This record gives sequence, C-alpha cells and structure tokens, in this order.
Amino acid sequence: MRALAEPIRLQVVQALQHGERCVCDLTGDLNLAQSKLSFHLKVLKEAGLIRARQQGRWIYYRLEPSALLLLRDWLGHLAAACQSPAPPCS
Amino acid sequence: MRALAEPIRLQVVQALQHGERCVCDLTGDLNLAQSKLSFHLKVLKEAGLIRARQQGRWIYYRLEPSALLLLRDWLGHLAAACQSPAPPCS
DNA sequence: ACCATAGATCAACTAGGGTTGATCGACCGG
DNA sequence: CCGGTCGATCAACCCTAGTTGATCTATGGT
Repeated sequence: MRALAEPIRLQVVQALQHGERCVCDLTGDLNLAQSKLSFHLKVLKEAGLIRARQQGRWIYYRLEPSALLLLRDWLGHLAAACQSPAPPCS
Repeated sequence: MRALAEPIRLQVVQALQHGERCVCDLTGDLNLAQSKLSFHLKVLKEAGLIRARQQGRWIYYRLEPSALLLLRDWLGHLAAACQSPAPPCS
C-alpha cells in the first residue's frame, strides 16, 4: 500500500495498465528525470507490484496482477463485514 | 491510497473491520496516544474511508464500504488488462 | 454551577522518504 | 575495442507527514 501512495508511482502504474512499457518510453510519457523514475520503479518492484524483463539493451516493466488481486480481495473482505453495530462503550 | 499507506492507519482500519468502535476503545486496543489516534482518524475521515457518528459523549467510527469498493474495483480493473505485449521500443 | 472525561486542535519538533545531479555498469553497433 | 546509450546507484539536500505535549471544546453526571 505504501508503494501506491506516491502520486508519481500511481502514474507509473496507470501507464502500465495496458501492458508492458520500456523505461525510455516511460520517462518520455511521464516527463520524468531518469533518476527519479528509476527510483520509483525500484520501490514498486520491491513491493511486488511490477516485474522487470530485460531484452537486449532495454528493460521492460509490467504490472504483476497477483499483487493487485491480493489487495483487491483484501479491500473486498474489509468492505464485507464492517457494518455490524457498535459494542456498548463503558 | 495515501491514507492507507500509514501502518497505524492500517491498524485502525483493521480494528474497524468487524464494525463500529468508539475512540476510547480504539486507544486501548491499539495502545496509542489519544492525540495520535485522533490525527489518524482525521486523515482517514478526510479520505472518505471512515465515518464518524456522535452519540452522547462518545464518538463511534465505522468503515465506509463505498470507498473501499471503489478502490477494490480500480485494482481489479488494473489487473484485468495489464498483460498485453510490449510495444516495440525504438 | 461545577467538575470530570471524550475527543479535537494547535505549535514545535523530528525523521523518513523523495528529489537532484553525478557517477557507474551493462549492452550493443560500428 | 571503443564510444554511445539505457538504466541503476549513490550522496547530499529538502520537505512533507507523523509525533508529542499542551490546550480547548463539548457533553454529561452530581
């Protein structure tokens, strides 16, 4: 969740929502300094939200659906049983 | 998303997952300073993730399912179409 | 009316995380 | 090989978000 809290990382995730992108394209699309983008990609990767694939000189990143679905299910679970009445407060 | 990034706020959300709780109970359950808990409750409330209800001297907080489900659906949507092949990188 | 308690708010302080610019390593084309 | 490019890494700086302790408001009991 911490990884998704940062606005720039949200942009990255949304830029990846339709499929793989290479880093050089992402810097252009999001108009970010290379160093900054690399930092945020690392955070997302360490959080397990994205995966990297090296092909020749370029590196392609893509979303990791399993991590997203894990979060998704957790939120659904939270929303399911949160409406029971308050216990009496002494 | 930012609101859910903070560990203490995650604890609060989980403490609320089975239903309403009053603030005085939450401070006890999570062993937090009153001021600190109040700060995080405010952040969660401003994010629309929880709602407050005053009853007499006490205030009861509960999760807001609609906000959780909104996030849930967004994550599901992300996971759906993120596996298309990379466009060629010039 | 007075006091006790629940909870919000405020100001000052602190620290963790993001930014910036430079450097480094890897890969490829000529 | 050598030079150029992609991308990661590092150190220094900075700023925002969280902490802390005190104070303030409101509610209810006696």
